[in-house]
Amino acid sequence: MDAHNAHQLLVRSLQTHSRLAKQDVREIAALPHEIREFQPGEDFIHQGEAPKVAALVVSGTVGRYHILRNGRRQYISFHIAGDLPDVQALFLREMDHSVCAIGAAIVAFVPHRMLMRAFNRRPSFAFAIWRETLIDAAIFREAVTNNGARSNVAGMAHLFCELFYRAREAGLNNGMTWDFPVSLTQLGETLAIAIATVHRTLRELRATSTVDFRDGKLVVNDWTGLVKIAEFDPGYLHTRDPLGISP
Amino acid sequence: MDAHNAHQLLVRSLQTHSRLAKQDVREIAALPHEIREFQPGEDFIHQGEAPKVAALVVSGTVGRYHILRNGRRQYISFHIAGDLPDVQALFLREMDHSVCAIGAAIVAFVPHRMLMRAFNRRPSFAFAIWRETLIDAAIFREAVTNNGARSNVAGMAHLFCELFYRAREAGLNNGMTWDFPVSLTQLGETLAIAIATVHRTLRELRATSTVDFRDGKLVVNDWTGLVKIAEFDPGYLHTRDPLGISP
DNA sequence: CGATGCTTTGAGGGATATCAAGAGGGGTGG
DNA sequence: CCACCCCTCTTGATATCCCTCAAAGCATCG
Repeated sequence: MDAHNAHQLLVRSLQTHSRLAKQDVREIAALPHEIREFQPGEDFIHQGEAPKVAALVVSGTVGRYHILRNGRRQYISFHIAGDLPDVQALFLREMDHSVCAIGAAIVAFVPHRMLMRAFNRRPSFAFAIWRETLIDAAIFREAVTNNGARSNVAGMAHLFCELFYRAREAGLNNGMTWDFPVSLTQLGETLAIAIATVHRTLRELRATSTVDFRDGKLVVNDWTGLVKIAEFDPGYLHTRDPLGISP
Repeated sequence: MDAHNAHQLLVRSLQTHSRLAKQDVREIAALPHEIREFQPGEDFIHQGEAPKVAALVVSGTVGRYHILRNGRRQYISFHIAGDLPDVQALFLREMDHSVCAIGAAIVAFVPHRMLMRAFNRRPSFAFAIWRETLIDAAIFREAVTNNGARSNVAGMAHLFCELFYRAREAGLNNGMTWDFPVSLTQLGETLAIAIATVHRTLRELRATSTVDFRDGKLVVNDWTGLVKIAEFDPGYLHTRDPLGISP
């Protein structure tokens, strides 16, 4: 993925929720960056670090997670092409979590300094990135509720809904299929359930004929049905155009 | 609480994590606002609304929460004097959650339009508010991990640590006591456990002699011990000065 | 002083964590 | 090319935690 595409990716991603003026787009096109590739499971930002560059996912899926002292891991969110999984470090020096590649991933790194300069020249660009971080926060809020107040089946369905919806928004789906190369262990560390329960919940979901997840592929057979099981309402993702896949 | 104090409150709160220039402070002092008072349990922002003003907690405690269709409630976070519990609505029109008073609360409302104007005049003020929203997001992330990866005892201890630490930062504590007028039901809806379990967990925590919560009062007897039980590390709150209560 | 709402406590049953073991698949090295 | 190994998925059995239900205690307030 060349430089040109990384810029386009960010523009397109921000435009799902914000209006960008031509000057904003020009400002983005001028951002220097370095592209790097990561293996499945590889960390590229570590809890405790104070990065001087911001990551832009170019391809693949990455995950934010916490590690507790007992080694227990909790995934907080997943991010796909166009997302900025650590951009909050612009204003919060020290990372409170790590970010790793889920499958193989390509990531572009943009110096904080250059972003701040662009913000000063184009406040509307800053506002777009701000909005991006606010949508992140809404996703975290939903994760709290998802793990706390929903049943296992509804929670897993909701996770699938959210990710499928966001992937579709970003144009990353292959029809009703989306590559999500996560292991059952990782799914458990996301939904806060044991791996055996992950498998049983997955089986239960399959039995509804709405969705199937296996071999790192998510297949949605009945979007409306899945949304109903999950009580999924994409409002919290704050996209300007729901792309017509809402029920 | 008069207008003067509401401005001071915001300045002081932002200064726990950001540097404000004199012009920023002047800009804040010029913000018009309306003060209102709320009864325990009363909502003042509703899921689905698109507010045109931002709330600043002046006194008391307020809570953000989601409601599911089955009526189940999940509290996401609590906010104290100086906090801005719905400022994200500046950029995300529609609220994805509600905000209610926990005990009695006094709240100041500042028109979005005035905040945006101040942002355009003083980008550094905008950055301070942005940082505030990013700390919010860090609190949400921690809540995901708290409810997912920690035991009930550790999770409750962590919630108490976070709130006590933030209250102390804001100068709201009375020695080692802090008013937290939450019911056991609400605690359960925060930690995602049943009320009977809340009570038993509370009893278990009491038995450690580190902390006591009853009658809406949180009393910390052994901060270091409590921090150890919770594995609490205040780094994610990103305050410039830890106020010397870290272990 | 009865009513109401929150807290406290007990009993029982169900969901899920934990433990254990086998199956399948891909990669590696002989 | 095959055998072996490792990792993940799959499944079953058991133990335990916690949710649910029920009821009593306690304070506040009309």
